[in-house]
Amino acid sequence: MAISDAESLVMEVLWEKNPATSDDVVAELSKTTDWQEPTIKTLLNRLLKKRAIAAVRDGRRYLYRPLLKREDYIDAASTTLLDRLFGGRVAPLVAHFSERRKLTKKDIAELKRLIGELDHDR
Amino acid sequence: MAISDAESLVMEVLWEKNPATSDDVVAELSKTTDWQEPTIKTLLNRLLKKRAIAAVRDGRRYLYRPLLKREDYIDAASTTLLDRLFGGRVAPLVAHFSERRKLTKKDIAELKRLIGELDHDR
DNA sequence: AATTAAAGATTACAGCCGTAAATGGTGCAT
DNA sequence: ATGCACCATTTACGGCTGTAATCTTTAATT
Repeated sequence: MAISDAESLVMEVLWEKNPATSDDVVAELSKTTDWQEPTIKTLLNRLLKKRAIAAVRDGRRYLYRPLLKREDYIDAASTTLLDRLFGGRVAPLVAHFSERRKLTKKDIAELKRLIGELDHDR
Repeated sequence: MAISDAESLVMEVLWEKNPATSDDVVAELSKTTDWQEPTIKTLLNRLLKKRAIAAVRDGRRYLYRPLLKREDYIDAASTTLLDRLFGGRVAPLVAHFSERRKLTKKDIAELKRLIGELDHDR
């Protein structure tokens, strides 16, 4: 089952702080959203149901941990996007951003380094 | 308003064949989906409501055309993804795919060429 | 002119999503 | 042991999505 946008913000918190109580998550998300506490509880429960996170009781509260790894999540999400929009390959996406002048100097330097390394690896 | 996944498949058809009748769209999507005709009509109507496409009467039928440009659509979609998952920059995404060994030889060659060109441009 | 066929428009409906209120259970303080 | 806080669980609800059936309009055919 897919992680929704709102749910993914909760995942981000848990990827940062693992484990976390619901209060931790609420505190963190209050910085960036206007969500009420019950909203965040709902999202935690939906993530539990989807088995994206786990909870173990700790006294009267729960400690939540991510089960889904961030790496796997971003891999799935970006692969889906590439498949749908760029024939499943990375280069056309980079070309698109290049045409749109959306490559920063930093990007270009980093890409150059990456490509260089790849040549060594074989 | 956002274009949904199913709607985006209809857009793809119209980006290919512009203008197209609903029959054209149905014929094309029948190759790749199991959607019934009414389903596709619904999607066309939702896209009209969202002003992503336009329709002009042609006798007893309509000719549909995209209003939203594919370039703009993929730009919005991929920018959203990059913002959410890679700090808004391209290089980290490429790095991710590189680590996951998901760069094809073709990708690497193309990236190399792209980077080279960028160096010339300035 | 009346009927039929074809296309479009309207209605449907369950599931997910964003957002949250209301209710229920349990450990802590008295 | 009892009530109180606190945290979790359940319920809610409107909107969007995927999927489609049904109704309506209109052009073509007899």
